[in-house]
Amino acid sequence: MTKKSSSVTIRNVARQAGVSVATVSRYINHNAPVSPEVAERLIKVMAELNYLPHAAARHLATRKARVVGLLLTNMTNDYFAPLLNGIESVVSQHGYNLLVATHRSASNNDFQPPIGPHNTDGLLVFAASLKDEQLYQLHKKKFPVVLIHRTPPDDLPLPFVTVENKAATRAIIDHLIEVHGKRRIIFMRGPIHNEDSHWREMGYKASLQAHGIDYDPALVLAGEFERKVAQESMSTCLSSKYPEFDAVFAGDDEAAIGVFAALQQAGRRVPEEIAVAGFDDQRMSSFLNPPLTTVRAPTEEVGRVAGQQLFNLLQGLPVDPVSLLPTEIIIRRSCGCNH
Amino acid sequence: MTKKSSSVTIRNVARQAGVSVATVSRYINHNAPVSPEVAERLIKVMAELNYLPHAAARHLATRKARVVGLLLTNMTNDYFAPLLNGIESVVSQHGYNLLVATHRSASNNDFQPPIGPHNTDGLLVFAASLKDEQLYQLHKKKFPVVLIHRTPPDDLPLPFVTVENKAATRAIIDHLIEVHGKRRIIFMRGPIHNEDSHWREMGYKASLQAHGIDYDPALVLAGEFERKVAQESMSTCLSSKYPEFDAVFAGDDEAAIGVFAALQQAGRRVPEEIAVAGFDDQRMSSFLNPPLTTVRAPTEEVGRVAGQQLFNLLQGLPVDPVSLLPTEIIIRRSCGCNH
DNA sequence: CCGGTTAATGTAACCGGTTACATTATGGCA
DNA sequence: TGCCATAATGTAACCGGTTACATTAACCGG
Repeated sequence: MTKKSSSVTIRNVARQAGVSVATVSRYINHNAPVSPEVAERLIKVMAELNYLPHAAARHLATRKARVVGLLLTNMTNDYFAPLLNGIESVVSQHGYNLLVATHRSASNNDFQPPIGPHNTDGLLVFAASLKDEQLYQLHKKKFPVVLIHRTPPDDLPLPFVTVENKAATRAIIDHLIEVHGKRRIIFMRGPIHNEDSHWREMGYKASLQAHGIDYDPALVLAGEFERKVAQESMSTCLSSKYPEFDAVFAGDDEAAIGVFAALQQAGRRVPEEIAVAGFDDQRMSSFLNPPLTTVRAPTEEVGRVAGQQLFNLLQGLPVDPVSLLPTEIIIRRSCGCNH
Repeated sequence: MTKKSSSVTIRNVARQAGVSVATVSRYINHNAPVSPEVAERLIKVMAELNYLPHAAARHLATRKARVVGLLLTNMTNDYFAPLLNGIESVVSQHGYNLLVATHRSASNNDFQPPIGPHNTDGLLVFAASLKDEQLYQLHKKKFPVVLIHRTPPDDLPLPFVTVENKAATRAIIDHLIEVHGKRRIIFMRGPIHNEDSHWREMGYKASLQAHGIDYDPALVLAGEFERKVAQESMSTCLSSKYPEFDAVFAGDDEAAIGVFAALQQAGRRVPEEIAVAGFDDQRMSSFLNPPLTTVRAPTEEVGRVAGQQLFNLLQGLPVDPVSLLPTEIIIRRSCGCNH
């Protein structure tokens, strides 16, 4: 009965093949010539023993984990399937692995995030999954970080990738006002301090102002980019007399679903009575009832670009400090159009 | 100019605090008593130096990676957002990290999957992301594996978690036949060898047989559980005279969307002319136009249960060899009902 | 035939933790 | 007072790779 671990190591392979561990290592990494006979013996022995180099040992010796991390706040939004897909595709292309973790930056101050320099070579940080101070610390260590849907705090030259929010939102509000004659348009906010939400609100305000419509704080509701929250906000709003409104920009598609649900439950018709618009153009948005007028955000592309930037960073290649991916408004029926 | 790596190690901490590395290690892992004064000094020093134990070194020494892997074939289906969410929640609860990788078992035979014993403590294997032989190899090494939406090959006692497919599909086909008088029902298959698809087809056939309807191979189409594929299959089917049909069970909700699109494009009305049903009950399915009649699969719960089983395995706790989560049919409008 | 270059390989230190074992200090009890 | 159990800590080997440096063999031109 062998007490030894059942895992086969490079030394087993070396002994079995009658060479030194250095030779085996060199063969595996193809970073120094190995004689053909030895190579042949090695492939055979490695296959027989079913040898796989131990990732941690390698990581320790080379100081490369061959792993990148993705930090996000949660995964309850369908938005994340395409994002992950985009990221994963470039990560695997580079022969790396992807470590996924959720972390609320709001939680106990100095609670360390579960992924970082100790277990990855670089980090993709989504929105508010890390707080500024933690970003500063990572940067101080020269740790590669790319931000997604978030800009770096002052003086931190971290590359980030996000989508154009303000102009698209402005365009969609313009549409509601100009084409459909709406004047009382609800704006649903995302999570507090969410930058996308911020710029969408800027677009909203810009449009109102351009049309001489007063900004009414009563028309701003909490949607949180979550279906449930949006539904409740909408419901409580509906059950009170004031404010009256004739349209709602839901913040994102997910919240738009919640708005649909609340409106439907209250017997208000979309778009005849209330126009609704979202943001993201999720995969199913064109099949909703009614089809959702929204803004198309290239989510999978965001993932790919972010991944690509991170690998540029890792390889010392030039990096785009800002990747602002274009969006376009998608007019369907929920605004009252008949596309 | 220090050539040394910028990372701070346990030896730095030890020196700075005037103790040995063993003491630091013991404090970190709370596995042996440390005097209060030393503890106090350590927390201070560790905070000052911003010390984080190197995961690989730990992994190497303890032979525990504190990482579990999730292997899947792709992430192009919205189905995966809730699945990942369920898995991630239990993984992080246990203080572990999640490594996500895609891998087509169809690809070059002996091409090693990117995650396994060398970089994780256990694996969640989704559907056909690994082939039987690779499962045998993992099992030979006593490596913890839990299957998701897949049963183990013969004689392999791997725990698996999936959902009830056959009875639910049978119930929904029964419904189409009995309530809506459909007789020519298309069945869309998922990917080849997909077990869910297999059992759904069994349910389909069982229902037909029970109602004395002949099984017509011309009525089974390829849907692949992918929207695009389903749409094309449906379209080509529509453009040819034969077969006639009055309903389609799309295989899953994703494919149902494709069916909706094809039908709509061809000017066929759902459900007046053609009834449609799906499977999964994705988050948006109730908001489709028309709301989709489908089967609710507890996807997030599948993720949680699978994760839980894997941790039971890791901790030597008893494991349920099979977790068959219940499903229920959700009648909405796409079948012709008026809910 | 010899000094020097190059190809192929071996030896052993090192990466940063953990932990078996050894050591020292302290308090209890006969 | 002396002996032993126990608490707190230190030393060094070890986990499984990589790689600087050393070594040997082969080959080449003069």
